[in-house]
Amino acid sequence: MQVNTGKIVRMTKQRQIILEELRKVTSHPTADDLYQMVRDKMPKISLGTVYRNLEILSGSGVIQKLDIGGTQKRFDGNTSNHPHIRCVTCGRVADIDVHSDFDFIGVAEKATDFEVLRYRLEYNGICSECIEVKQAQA
Amino acid sequence: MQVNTGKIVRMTKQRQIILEELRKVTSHPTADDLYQMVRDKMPKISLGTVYRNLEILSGSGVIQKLDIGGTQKRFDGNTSNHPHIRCVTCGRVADIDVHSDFDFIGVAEKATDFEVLRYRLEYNGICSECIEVKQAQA
DNA sequence: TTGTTAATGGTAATGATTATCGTTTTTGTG
DNA sequence: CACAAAAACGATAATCATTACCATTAACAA
Repeated sequence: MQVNTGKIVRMTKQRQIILEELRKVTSHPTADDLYQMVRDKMPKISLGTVYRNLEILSGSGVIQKLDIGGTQKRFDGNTSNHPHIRCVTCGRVADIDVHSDFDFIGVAEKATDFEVLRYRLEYNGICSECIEVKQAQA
Repeated sequence: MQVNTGKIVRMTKQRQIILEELRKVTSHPTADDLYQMVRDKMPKISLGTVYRNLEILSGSGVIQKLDIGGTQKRFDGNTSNHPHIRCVTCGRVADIDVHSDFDFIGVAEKATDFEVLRYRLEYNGICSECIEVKQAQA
């Protein structure tokens, strides 16, 4: 874990391409997914550079780091707070268009002595591809 | 990751004590926390045994494995689906008594081609202890 | 152009978790 | 109760995601 201590942030080619590639997709890639994607454009980039930049970009709010189960973190170029659904079989993560006018933060403020910062709504399920595979096996 | 393949489950002393200790607390301990707790009663237990049993117990629905951010998984003797709040400063996890009559599963079913299995509502915030520390520093 | 220093690539280290394996326990059955 | 089958154990090695280190490169303000 590292924190932005206020030093100047430079826009490097590596950072630019990582951000570009992440913004191209809606697949919520892992650091390693992004590494593979970026290597097509920049074969000598290091995996450490990908991790370092994802950390800086998410730390400064330009992208979002998702912590939605599984062993790897995932990244989202969409910085809005929106729910996801994760396939318990293959790990695929998709956006899911669920919204409620329920005041999640307000209600939580009243229910705890924590200072409430944010909330996350996350689903688990089985994606259509994995349902098909399951049916083919049966 | 391992899956219960239907072999007979035995109740060992180790498994019993791990379950007992977990049920005693509401602190959502990590595997290592539990290891420390159980060692007071059973000094020779192995960390691997703790992990193995937490996997078996959560796999069979006796306890709950929580995946709510941070580097370590946490465990909960309360198997109901209830929201948590996690301190972004110290990592402490507490239950938070937020409930809504919103039909999370039903609405999600309509919004995706996934088979929806479950949902989780998770909060982040700063716990009262960490707020105090912060104020003492200011 | 140049000096400062953030960032890089390559690689080693860390930390959580899982796997392996020889030995010990549990437990159903005679 | 004795006993065999196999589940589970303790010890330890291996794995995997992520982070740290460090000598070199490259942004970029003056």
